[in-house]
Amino acid sequence: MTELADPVATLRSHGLRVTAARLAVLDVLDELPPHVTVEQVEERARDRIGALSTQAVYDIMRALHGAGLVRRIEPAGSAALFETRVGDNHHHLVCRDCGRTVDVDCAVGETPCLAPNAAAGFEIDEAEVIFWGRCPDCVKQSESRRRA
Amino acid sequence: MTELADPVATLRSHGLRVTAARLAVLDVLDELPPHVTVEQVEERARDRIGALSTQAVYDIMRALHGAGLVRRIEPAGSAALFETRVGDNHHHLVCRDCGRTVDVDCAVGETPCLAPNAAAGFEIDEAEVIFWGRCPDCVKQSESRRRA
DNA sequence: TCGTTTTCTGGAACTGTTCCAGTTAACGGT
DNA sequence: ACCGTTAACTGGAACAGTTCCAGAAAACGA
Repeated sequence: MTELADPVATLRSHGLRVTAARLAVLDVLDELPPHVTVEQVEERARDRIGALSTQAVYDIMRALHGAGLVRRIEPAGSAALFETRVGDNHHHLVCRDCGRTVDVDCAVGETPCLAPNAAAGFEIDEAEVIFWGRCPDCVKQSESRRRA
Repeated sequence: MTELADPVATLRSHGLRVTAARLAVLDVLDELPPHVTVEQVEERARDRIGALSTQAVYDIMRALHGAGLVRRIEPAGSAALFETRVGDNHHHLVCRDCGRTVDVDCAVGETPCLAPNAAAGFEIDEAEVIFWGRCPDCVKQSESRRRA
């Protein structure tokens, strides 16, 4: 939605070139459900601009992700999913049977492990938490590299 | 370690047949680092019993997982990792640079999103939380199926 | 010990993703 | 408005991880 307001400006302000393919992808991200695969984006975006390679979509999603315009998640056993809701620290609820994915807000102040704020009717059986960052060694390495 | 005590009994008590391949895998899981890929297990287990197909290892890991003897995680961008620490609800810390994976205890009562109990020197930049379960529709379906 | 059932083998297949070389298009400077 | 540089897109090959398949081998209960 924020993107739709002025997609061209959005791309520019993030240092990305403005191309038909990228505009189509932004547009499509806005009208599809909040969690989409490369394949879904590709299909819909191609409808719009006639031709579009799979590779282009991968490139574009990577560019958008790098620019912080989309978030990427990769639930076990599924292809990567992209969402435009970025900047907040929300989490996800995935159905083991049908794969349906919904957002849940961060359960601040609660025990994180079993009680998301609003379970949305899901029967939760596992809370999987992965903290991403850099290990002490890699931190140290990049520091010494910077100093050199 | 629990497994090593009597691997044969462990397999039996979980309804799994006792085979050389499975014993080798259990053994190997005990001596390798706590998070291992299929490939690592395969290589080491084959050393032990001479021959072992990749497929067998996939089957075995699936069987062990199904029996609750191993847990399976699949951090984005990496192959599936298996660990023998099961039954508790611990989480993981993954280095974006080198992929090093370490366990962290569940941050009960804390805000889950940015502060695991012991960050082990990691510089954390994202807390990824996925709640697994079944969505309302799938719950309903299996209920009506059961009733039928 | 035998028959049934599960597991293992080897090979093919598949999905999601990336790599590569070459072409096309966007943007900044004139 | 045009041109050169740089980034993006195309098409095709390659790749990793995983699964599928049919047949051979091994485990277990009778």
